[in-house]
Amino acid sequence: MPLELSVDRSSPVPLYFQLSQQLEAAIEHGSLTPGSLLGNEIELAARLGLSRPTVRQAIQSLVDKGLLVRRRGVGTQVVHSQVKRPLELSSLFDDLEAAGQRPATKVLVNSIVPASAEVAAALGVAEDSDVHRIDRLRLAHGEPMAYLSNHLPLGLLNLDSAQLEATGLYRMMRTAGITLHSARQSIGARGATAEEAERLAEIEGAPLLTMQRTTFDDTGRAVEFGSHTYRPTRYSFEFQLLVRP
Amino acid sequence: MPLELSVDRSSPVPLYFQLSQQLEAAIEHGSLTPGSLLGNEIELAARLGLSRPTVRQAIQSLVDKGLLVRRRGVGTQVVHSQVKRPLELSSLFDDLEAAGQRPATKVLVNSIVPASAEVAAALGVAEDSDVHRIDRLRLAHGEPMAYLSNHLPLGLLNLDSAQLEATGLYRMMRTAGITLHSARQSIGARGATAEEAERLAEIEGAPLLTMQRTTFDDTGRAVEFGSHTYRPTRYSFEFQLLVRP
DNA sequence: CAGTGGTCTAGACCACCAC
DNA sequence: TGGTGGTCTAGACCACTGG
Repeated sequence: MPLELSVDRSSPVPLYFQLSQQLEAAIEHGSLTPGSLLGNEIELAARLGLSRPTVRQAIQSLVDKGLLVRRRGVGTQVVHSQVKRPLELSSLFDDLEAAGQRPATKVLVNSIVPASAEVAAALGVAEDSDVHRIDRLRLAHGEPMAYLSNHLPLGLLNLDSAQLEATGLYRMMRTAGITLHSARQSIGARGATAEEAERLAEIEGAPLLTMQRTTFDDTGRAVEFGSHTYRPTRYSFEFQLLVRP
Repeated sequence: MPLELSVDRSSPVPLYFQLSQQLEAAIEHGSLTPGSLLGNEIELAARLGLSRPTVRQAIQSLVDKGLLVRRRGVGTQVVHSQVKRPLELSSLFDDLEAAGQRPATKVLVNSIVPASAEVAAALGVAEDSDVHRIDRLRLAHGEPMAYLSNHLPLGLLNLDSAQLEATGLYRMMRTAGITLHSARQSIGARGATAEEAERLAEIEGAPLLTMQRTTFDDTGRAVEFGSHTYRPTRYSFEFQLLVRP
């Protein structure tokens, strides 16, 4: 049995997108088993009443996601291994929520401060000019998990503490109409200072996982600089990445 | 002055690829400055004697790389910020070489061992079945930087110690015709055990950066499982990531 | 050899944005 | 309202893979 596929031409959803969604659902659901051939593009196009380029566009989007592999002279196959998350720019909040960890946030600092040299360089503003500073403690199951320190340019966002505790910073930025484009990250480790240890209920010198991240919108503006520390017994960075062909 | 663009129809290189390379070079070189408009697709196609879909394909590949941004009703712009490396599946060897660090490698273990439960699960083989084990110490400027422990299925690769010291494992796999597809990574931190401390010239309990990675080829086979420790004063993970639109 | 994906064309209509 | 990218069509030829 080939597979149930159909498109709705009266829908405002692009045809290639309708098709790619159905294919992705079929893969997720198991109707399309790993390693199985997808059938050639011409026949697929004819069956759906679409042109070949449209079908190709649908297939290409899934190839880009790593779900399909194309081989010349062979066909298009469903990838065997379990591809799930191609490393998104996700907030820790979303990650925890998805893992069912019931995240809690305490906003410890929410004020306007002069930019340090490091912050100024990251955000592309003048040193000592005013920027927002947000420090948050993230807890899971009542235990401290991470200390998040963020700096943002002024006038970009309404930074309400209550809202920051109810949702993630990234979600707030997206809601405010900011189009996130890229981020530069650095992940490292170091021993906890006395201050860091106290915040995270660790002892001085305990290994901590650290991340620094500068996020840019699609105009190239830096919209956020974060300097975070994580308890490595409670958190690690897990992600999947695809090889660029 | 608009920009010098031309394609060679007698070349076996695809036209869209020729164009995207020229555009990328122009961005890199500074002929196309950040924020500048690219000119509309129709006119660009006419100027080059190409069809619009071909020009779109060239532009799209650079949008996927994060170098360009398209806006409906506005045009295609060069991204402001510095986008460089979209997180490749690069080997530590290549990273160091690119940074001019003259990496050196000592192969400490190169043998066949029975798979532990963890290794067996990662590689998808039976527990206690034979697998390759490669342990390497990576040095930069004569100082230990990382201890790399890898497990590979048998019969995949000819694992010559001399070659392993002269180049990276990933480069050897690519040379052997293995098409890398995706990898699952986990980055964390912990205190060094006595053994780890000795290997890396640290003291027991010193913070270490850790990474575990399973790499898959395009048929879904696991081709490598690595369990690595890094001295955080000498190495951190730096990368750029793009937001999927 | 037959079949597949890879590339390319010359049009077309629509949705969105700035003015 | 004019210009932009977003989508779509119905073909075509080529390069590579497998038997």
